[in-house]
Amino acid sequence: MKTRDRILVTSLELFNLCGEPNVTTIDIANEMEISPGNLYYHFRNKDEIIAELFQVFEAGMHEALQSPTDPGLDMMDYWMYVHMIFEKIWEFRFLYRDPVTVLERNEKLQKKFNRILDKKRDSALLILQMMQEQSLIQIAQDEAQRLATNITITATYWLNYQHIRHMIHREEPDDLEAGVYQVVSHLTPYLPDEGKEMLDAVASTYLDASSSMG
Amino acid sequence: MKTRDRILVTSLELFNLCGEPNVTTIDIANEMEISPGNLYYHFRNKDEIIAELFQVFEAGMHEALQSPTDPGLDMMDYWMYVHMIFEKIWEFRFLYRDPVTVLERNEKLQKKFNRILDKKRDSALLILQMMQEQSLIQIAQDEAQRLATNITITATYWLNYQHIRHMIHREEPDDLEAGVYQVVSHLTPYLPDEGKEMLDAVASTYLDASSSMG
DNA sequence: GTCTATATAGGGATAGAC
DNA sequence: GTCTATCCCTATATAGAC
Repeated sequence: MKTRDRILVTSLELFNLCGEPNVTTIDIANEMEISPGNLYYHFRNKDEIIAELFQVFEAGMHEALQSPTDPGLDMMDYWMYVHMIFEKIWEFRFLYRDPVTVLERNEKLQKKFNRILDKKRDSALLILQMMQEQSLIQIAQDEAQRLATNITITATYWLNYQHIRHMIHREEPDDLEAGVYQVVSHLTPYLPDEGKEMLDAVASTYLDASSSMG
Repeated sequence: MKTRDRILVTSLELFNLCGEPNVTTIDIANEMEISPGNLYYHFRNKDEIIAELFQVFEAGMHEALQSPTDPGLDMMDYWMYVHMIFEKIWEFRFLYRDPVTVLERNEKLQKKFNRILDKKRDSALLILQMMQEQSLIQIAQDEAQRLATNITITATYWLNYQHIRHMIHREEPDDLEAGVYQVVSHLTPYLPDEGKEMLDAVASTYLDASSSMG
């Protein structure tokens, strides 16, 4: 593996573990056992490393957010869809740990991050409309707008919330399934009884599976 | 006004305006037109200023969170209740702009902040139960738990979300009413039709009022 | 490509005069 | 209580040898 790529991988690891503001270029170099000078040969500065990591994140996230257009989707499909998004967030969770701090130094990142938020919300709305058309749920248009926003907020801040909740015990939470459930649970009041049962079934399958996997 | 208090007031202003990590003790001293040495005569360090500000916030927040126990409450009362909480968050919004960064240096703040999150969630749950008892809404116990969590997340991160959404235009949002509406909107699917109409009425009153006030 | 050495700058914090 | 002067430390970034 090329040094340049190793810098990116190591930076991502340390950023996720310690938080981007707490990781210096020296920390990255030390961790890799190269000199700081070497690191600066490959990247002009720390922001360039972040920008490049963000580009990888952005591509992956846009792919994950591709709306499921297939009309024959069931609850499990939606669950997996949200799960893929959470996996991508988890992979680059330093972006969601101190979003404002990371974004405020770089206008381009702000725009890109906002485009992702837009797309998240659009996808949520589209899914609601699809479910509406399938008569799976019943919801007014303006209510759907606000629901989509609430879903976006939960999907965006769940890890941050969990992080704060577990700060005292210093354990990394890693319970993506709980987050997925939390997001999907926004739909429960709109589902008919058989829909709720399906959701419960999917949820218990995944919550059990993930807890037994450790 | 005593210098010590002026330091607190000025710090809060600058923290809210620029974000706590971007404000140095020198900035605070300059803004007040005193010397840094003078500042350090009154406070051992920056963290002590933050801790003291947090104490004020904590007291105010716990007061605002006192659950409305009166059984004869209507939609407007709940709206105002959420509004008071948002006002308090707005007053100390630097805590919600970079929560992880601000909290991670100080274990006591972590505990206090988590106690506030607990109380937020407890209050949401209590209100749901009260509405349930008044037959205003119909909701299962475990569903109420997840709903209370979602409400807590929206109430906690709304300003952060808005901040990121408006970063590019550099305007401070200041639309608390939209946040209140967003939080209360979690209830809509559970309300009967007349409840939804009441909510719409309250919402339009307040959204108009706040937009005409500027 | 990689290293060592170093320049630079900024923020946190203290000492001691007034 | 307040000021000036200053120290220390850390992080970013560069220069130049190998």
